[in-house]
Amino acid sequence: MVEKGIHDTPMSAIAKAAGTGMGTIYNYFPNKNVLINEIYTSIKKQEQSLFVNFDSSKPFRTQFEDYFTITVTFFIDNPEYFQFMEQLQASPIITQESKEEGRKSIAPVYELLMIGKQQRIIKDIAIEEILMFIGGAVFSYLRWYFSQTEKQNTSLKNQMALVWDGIKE
Amino acid sequence: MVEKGIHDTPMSAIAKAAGTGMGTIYNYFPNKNVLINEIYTSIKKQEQSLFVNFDSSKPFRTQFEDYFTITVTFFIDNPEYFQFMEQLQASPIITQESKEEGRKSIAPVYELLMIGKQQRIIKDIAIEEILMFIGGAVFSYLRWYFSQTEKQNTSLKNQMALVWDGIKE
Amino acid sequence: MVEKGIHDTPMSAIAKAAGTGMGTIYNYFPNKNVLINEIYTSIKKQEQSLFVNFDSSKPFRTQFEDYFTITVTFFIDNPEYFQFMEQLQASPIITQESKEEGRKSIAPVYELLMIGKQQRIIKDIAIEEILMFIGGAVFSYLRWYFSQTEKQNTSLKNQMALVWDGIKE
Amino acid sequence: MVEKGIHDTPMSAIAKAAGTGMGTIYNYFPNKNVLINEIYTSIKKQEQSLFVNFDSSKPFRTQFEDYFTITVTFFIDNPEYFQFMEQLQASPIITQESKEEGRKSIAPVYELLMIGKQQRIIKDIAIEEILMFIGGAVFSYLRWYFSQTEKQNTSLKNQMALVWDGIKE
DNA sequence: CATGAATGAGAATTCATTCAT
DNA sequence: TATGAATGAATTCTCATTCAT
Repeated sequence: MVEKGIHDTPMSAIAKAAGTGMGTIYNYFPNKNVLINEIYTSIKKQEQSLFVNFDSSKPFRTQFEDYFTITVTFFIDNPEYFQFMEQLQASPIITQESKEEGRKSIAPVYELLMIGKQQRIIKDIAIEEILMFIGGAVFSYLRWYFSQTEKQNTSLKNQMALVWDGIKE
Repeated sequence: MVEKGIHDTPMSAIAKAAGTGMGTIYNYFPNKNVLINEIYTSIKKQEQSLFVNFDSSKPFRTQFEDYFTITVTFFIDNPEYFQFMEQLQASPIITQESKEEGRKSIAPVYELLMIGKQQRIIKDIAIEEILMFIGGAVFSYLRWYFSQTEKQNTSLKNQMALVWDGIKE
Repeated sequence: MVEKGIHDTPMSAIAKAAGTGMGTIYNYFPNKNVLINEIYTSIKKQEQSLFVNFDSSKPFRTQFEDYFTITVTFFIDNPEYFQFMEQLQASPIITQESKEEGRKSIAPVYELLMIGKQQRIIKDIAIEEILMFIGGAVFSYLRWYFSQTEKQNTSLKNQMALVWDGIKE
Repeated sequence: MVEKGIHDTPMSAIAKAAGTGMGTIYNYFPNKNVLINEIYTSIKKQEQSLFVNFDSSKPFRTQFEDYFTITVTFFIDNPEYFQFMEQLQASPIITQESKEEGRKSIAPVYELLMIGKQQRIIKDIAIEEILMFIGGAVFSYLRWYFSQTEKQNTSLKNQMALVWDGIKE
């Protein structure tokens, strides 16, 4: 689905890939756009679930790095999710509602950054802006990672350094 | 074209928006995908043209900030270009060739970063990786900028600080 | 379909005539040209099926006349087949493969003529040439037959005499 | 034009092949169908012109063979005319008027056959029918001739024998 | 519930024809 | 008069969606 682009993947192909019939999909999703939005929020929820038992007793930087690493690893382990997100992040197909919903996945990071700001560990910049920055860095890194023919994720440390040095006070 | 997504904008609508007939478009572009790729490379070329008479005598950091500012400004001035790029950057429609072509637009930045690395002004990380990081930051910022209802680009300085602190040695 | 010419009959009209939706046709034939080729070979196969239980114990001339009569009758009974074949016989739409396939329909006649030649009943001329001659005569006759306002197929005997006297030793 | 089929040859290609502009064609022919009909009648007229100074003092059979040979030779020398005629003979594009017009080209043959019938040299069959038969034989032969990879028109004699033996009393 | 063949609205594309130059 | 770029009606083809099984 994701290799040829969501738009160039007919429902028949999606059904086939899902090992089911087309009609079955329509028993669960009223139309293709809803399906896509559901996949979107589903991925976001999976992302979110990674942070549920997050240890807030750890040092701030460790928590930050954990978050970063976990997120990157999640998409490296699920490359098709990455491709999906890349294609749809900016797509008008994704409704405002889904985006809203998706934003929840980063609620823990939001919390974390709030604390970081309060404790003057990180810069005093609008959290939304920092979130965008971090999110952008995650995806930049993944983009770079997947563009490599010989995957070498040793550089994850580099990337985290880039981001950390950027946001830290 | 860009509001509803390239895919959901029929050629007839594109023609209309261009103030021409559908057939006329096909006199210049063999098909829709080629047209999209041409728009892509055309935007990239415009981006590139902004750096032609770049003053390499200025301090490194100034050059970096100039680059950053110019790019951001370019897309703020051409919001439809931003939307187009956002949607297509990761799309399978854009051919490897177009991407290759587009990469040329960042050649000057590549040069700049090379020097920065040699002079140990910036971190010793693969330039490709730094480029992705910077590119990601530019787009994160723009994403944030356009998501604001009341545009306030004072924060550009913040963003540049984020990126600079990230990459500097 | 056949009255206005295959080219001037849109798929929508074909679908309508077939009592089905356009999309359905595309579920069975990838495109219009393939559809046309399939109709072509299908007619050829029907033609072929007329000779399956051909009685080779009958005199040569009888067999020849049977073949001629059966073929002519087949097209008189299916005038739209005749029109179709007339239009497409020489069309570049019909692939070499379809022609090859279609040639099978005359295999029995080929056999018959071989024997006729061996037994010196018919002229010693390349069989391919004789086949063309006979085929041409069949279609000439049909052309003439359908051009008549008052159909009188008594003249079939005339036509067979023309051809027979032509090919006989 | 004739290789890909008249229908699949756009006016632009015709103009190019004619070494002129598209507009120019429309200065002489109101539309494509008229153009095709004009080409049709033009070929027919050229065919006709071959028989203008036909020597009616020669023996009947000689005249017949001359006619046959001249016609075949005409199309062998102008293979694109043959292809054109093959494709259009049965096409609904050719108007009744053009066909009427074209029939004039065979007027001399009609005359000849009349005489042949009167003198009981050829069979007492409707001349229209004999004409179709001869015409069919001419085209069958040409079809066969052009299908050969190594052209050998020695067999023209064979073909004429086929036809002559067919029609002679 | 599951299925996938049938469907037709809608999209991409073609090309005969026009008309400004 | 010659031209060919511009045009949009018409055509091919796709695919989301439905619904009979």
